[in-house]
Amino acid sequence: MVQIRLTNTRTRRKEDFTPIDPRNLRLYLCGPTVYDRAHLGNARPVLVFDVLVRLLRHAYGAGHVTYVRNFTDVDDKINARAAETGRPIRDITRETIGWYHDDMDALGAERPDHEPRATDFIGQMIAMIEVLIGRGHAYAAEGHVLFDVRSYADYGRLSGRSVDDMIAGARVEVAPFKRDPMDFVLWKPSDGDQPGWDSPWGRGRPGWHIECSAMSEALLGPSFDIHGGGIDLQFPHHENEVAQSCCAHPGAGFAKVWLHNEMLQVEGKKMSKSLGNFFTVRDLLDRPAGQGGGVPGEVIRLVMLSTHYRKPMDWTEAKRAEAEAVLRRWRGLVAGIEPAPSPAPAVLDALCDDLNTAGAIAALHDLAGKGDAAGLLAGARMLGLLLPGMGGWAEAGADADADAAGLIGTLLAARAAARSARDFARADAIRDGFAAAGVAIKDTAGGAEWSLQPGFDAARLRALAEALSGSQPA
RNA sequence: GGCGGGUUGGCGGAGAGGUUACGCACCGGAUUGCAAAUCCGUGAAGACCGGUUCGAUUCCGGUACCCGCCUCCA
Repeated sequence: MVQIRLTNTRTRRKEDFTPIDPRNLRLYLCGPTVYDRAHLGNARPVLVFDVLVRLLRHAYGAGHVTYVRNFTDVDDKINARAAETGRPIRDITRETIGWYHDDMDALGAERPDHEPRATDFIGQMIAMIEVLIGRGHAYAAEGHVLFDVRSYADYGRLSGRSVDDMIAGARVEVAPFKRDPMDFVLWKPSDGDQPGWDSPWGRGRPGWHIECSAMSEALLGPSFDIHGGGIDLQFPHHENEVAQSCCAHPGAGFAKVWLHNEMLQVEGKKMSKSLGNFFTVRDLLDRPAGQGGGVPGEVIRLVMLSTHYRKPMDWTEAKRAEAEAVLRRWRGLVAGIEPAPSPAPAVLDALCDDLNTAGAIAALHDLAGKGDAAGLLAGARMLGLLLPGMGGWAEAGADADADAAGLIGTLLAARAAARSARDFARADAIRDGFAAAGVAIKDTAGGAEWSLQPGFDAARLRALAEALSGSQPA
């Protein structure tokens, strides 16, 4: 096993990764605010971390890694959703968490060891805010508690900004109770119909940033190994987490390594609702046949991992098609094969080099080309690909009901008969009919094999069978 | 305006200061009744301008274009 190297946002360098405690590696990933389905961009950090955790478990032992990913279940977006729909907040967040699990499971992402919900850690947040006030890093004003950025000399270091530059570029009006325009909210007052908790500053709710500081501390301690998230969270969210946690626990250091993934783009732009290029993981998984059909989670995963996490990546239909073809071929190669005892060094080397998943995939192609099915399988599983239970989509009769399967069998027999009778016009007509209906035929030494294509149309298959029975050969 | 990311062959996408990335597509060959699938093989790159170097796509400087972030907003 080679040295794992990771690009640390904190130092802007690729550096050797050394765990604080090799018997207990601790990771934290910022999870979703649960008011709606996860969009495709949300899946990127989840998959990056999933591969990272698989790699760390391989390197340090499955039992020696603790992976935490939170749910933000108190947020104004959730309140707004509740007001729009008239539904209780608890119902909305419970349902959304269920969706999130379903969707990430479908991508083959393992569940974290802990999935804390912010509302279960309000006490810890209040305690942390009290510590910050006690140390002179925060102040109460008009029912709010604000973090005093001027009290923390390193504020702006993670994101590479200076407080003065940020103020110079500020365009928005500043709340009058702030000492400094950059001060951010730790606690804010709630009115009657907003979710709120009693606190020394009155009934209120936490600011977004304090949630992650409190939950990571509660589950991982004041210092831990790796903290991740999308690059869009670097500022202000992660900068503020650093300020809160480092000021509450001077000397602890908080996260040793910060990992940030670049944005997922669609048509060259960051995915967003206002641009209309927004779609969810579920939209893709359940896409109707007319729009190209559902995209298997495994295919989404391969597309995501085919670009290095620190580069912007475009989701395109062409990539989907290529990934699907590759996985079909690989699935065929490894059918009935046991994985090699350990992933090939080329795969591990690539992953150890700052999680070079694209390089690891190239190594998998290499193994496939050499016919090393056991090696391919072991390597692919390191990336969370070709997992057992995720390949149903690629099996011959995956989406076919018994009727369709029977019909295809009958038609294939008819074609075989026509071929042996050297009636190639009839045999080719059947083949063309299969193609038109979305059934792919492979002639092998052991007979014809078939599989359904994304645009499969059972009605056209029935029409083919009827047309054929009306023209039985003499 | 500040900070950050990107620009590689037809498309996608990596590593490395000098030797084939890899995949898809294309083209040639094998195979096939003809195809598909499969196998073998060829070709194809490094935004622009300078600099360093025996040698740069890889290092340094600059330019262009694209993209992201920039006070909780009650």
